[in-house]
Amino acid sequence: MSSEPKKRVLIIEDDPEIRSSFAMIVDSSQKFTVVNSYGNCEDAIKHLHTDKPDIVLMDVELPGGMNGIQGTKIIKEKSPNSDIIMVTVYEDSEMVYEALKSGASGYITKSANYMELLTALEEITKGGAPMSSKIARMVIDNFHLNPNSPLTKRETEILQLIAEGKTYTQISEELFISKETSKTHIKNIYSKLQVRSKSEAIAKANQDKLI
Amino acid sequence: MSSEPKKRVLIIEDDPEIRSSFAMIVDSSQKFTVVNSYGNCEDAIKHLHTDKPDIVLMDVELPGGMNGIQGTKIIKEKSPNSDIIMVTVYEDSEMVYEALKSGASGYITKSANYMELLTALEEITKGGAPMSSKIARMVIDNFHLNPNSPLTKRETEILQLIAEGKTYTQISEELFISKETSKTHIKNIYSKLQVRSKSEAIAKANQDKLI
DNA sequence: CCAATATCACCTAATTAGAGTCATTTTTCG
DNA sequence: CGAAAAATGACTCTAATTAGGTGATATTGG
Repeated sequence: MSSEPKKRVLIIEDDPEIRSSFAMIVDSSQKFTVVNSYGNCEDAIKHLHTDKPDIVLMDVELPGGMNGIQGTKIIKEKSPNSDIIMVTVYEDSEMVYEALKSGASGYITKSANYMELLTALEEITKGGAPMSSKIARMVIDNFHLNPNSPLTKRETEILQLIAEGKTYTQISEELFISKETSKTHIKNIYSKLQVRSKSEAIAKANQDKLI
Repeated sequence: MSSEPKKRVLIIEDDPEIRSSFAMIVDSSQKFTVVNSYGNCEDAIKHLHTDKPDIVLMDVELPGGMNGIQGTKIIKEKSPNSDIIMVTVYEDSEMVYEALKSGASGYITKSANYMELLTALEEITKGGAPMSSKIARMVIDNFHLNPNSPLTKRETEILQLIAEGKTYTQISEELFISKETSKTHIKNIYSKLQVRSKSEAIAKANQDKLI
C-alpha cells in the first residue's frame, strides 16, 4: 500500500486563501500531494513539464489574459494525461458545457469542503467524473432529444442524413427513393423548421434537439 | 414527514426474478412504492395514465417489438414528468448515449444491490442523475473537444459559423472580412477535413469534435 | 527572421441546392 | 371504413455553392 506513489495535484486559483486551504486539504491525504500552486494559468503552463500533474484543480474565473477554460484547452494539449477538475462558484449551464468541452473531467464548487474535495480527487483517480447532482443532471439533460418534434419519422431520418453531410442524390440512393422525393421531404423540413438551407436545418436540429 | 406522499415507481423488466427483486427493494422503502410492473413496454404504455409513475425503472433489453430505448421515447412523450432510470447489463457507449438521448435521466446496472437501487431513486428524486463513475466519465468524455484539431483558430471560428447555418455573405459580414476571404478559408477547411460541402464539414467537425 | 496564418482578388465551369406547384399512393388513426 | 397525414414522384427556374486554379500582401508567432 505504501508503494503507491502519491498523485500529483496542481492548483490554479487566484484567491490565496482558497489556494492554501485546498493545498492543505490535498496534502493532508496519504494519496495526494500538491506539486505546485499558481495564481494564473500562464505561470502554471510554463512549469507544466516539471510539475507533471496527474490532476489539476482549475479555477474558472481567473485574472489576467487567460481564464480557466482557455487554460484547460492548453493544458490538455500539452499534457493530455492530466485530469482537470474545474472549480467554480457558478453552475451556469453554458459555462459548464464550455468547461467540459475544453477538456475538464470534473466540476466542483468552491464551497467544497474537506470530504467533497478529497472524494472528487478519489473519483477522478478511479476514472470517474466528479460533479454535483445538479451538474450531472444538466449534462444528462443536454443529451435529451425533444419528444415533441414537429417532424415525421421519415423527415427525421432524412434530417439525420443531411446532418451526416449527404447530398440529395446520396440520400435518395440510401433510402431507395427518387431524388425528387428527397427534395420534397427536405422542403417540408425547411418549412417546418423555418430554415432555408441544409446548414441552417442542422443548426436548428441541434438547437431544438431533433436529432 | 409522514405527509410526504410516496413516489410512484413503475418497473418494466422481462425477467420475473429481477422484477420481483427490484419491487421488493423499492417497496421496502418508506419513500417509494411500486405502482405496477410489466414484462414489456407495450403493456406499460397502455396503463401509463392510470399508473402515473414518478419514476420508471426501464430494462433496455426487452422482448417483443419495443426495446427500452424506443419505450423511453414514447413514455417521455406521454408522460414528460416521469423520470426514467435505465437498467441494463451493458455499459456500451453507443447504447448509453442512445438511452440518454431517448430521455433517460439515470443509468444503473442490473447488478445493482439494495443500497445502489435506493440511492439511485433518492438521487433522481432530488433532481440528480444517478449513474456509475464509468458512465459519468463516458458522458463527460463525449463533450471533450479534440485538442489536436488540424484547423487554425480562424478556421475553427468560421467552421463554427458554418455550423450555425451562416452563408458566405453572413460570415464575411460577421467577421468583417470579404466574401472572397471567407471562401478561401472554407476551401482550406474543406481541404484539411477532406470534405466537399458545408454539411459534410459540419458532420466531420462533430465526428472529430472540432467544434 | 522565417513559416504559418490571414487577408483579398479574379477566373471558368460544373454541380448542388432552393422555391414553387401539383399529383398519386400508402399508412395511420379515430 | 373514411378522412387525414405521410410518403412518394415530377416539372421548371433561379440562386448558391463547389472545384479548380493563380497570385499577392500583411501580420504574427516562435
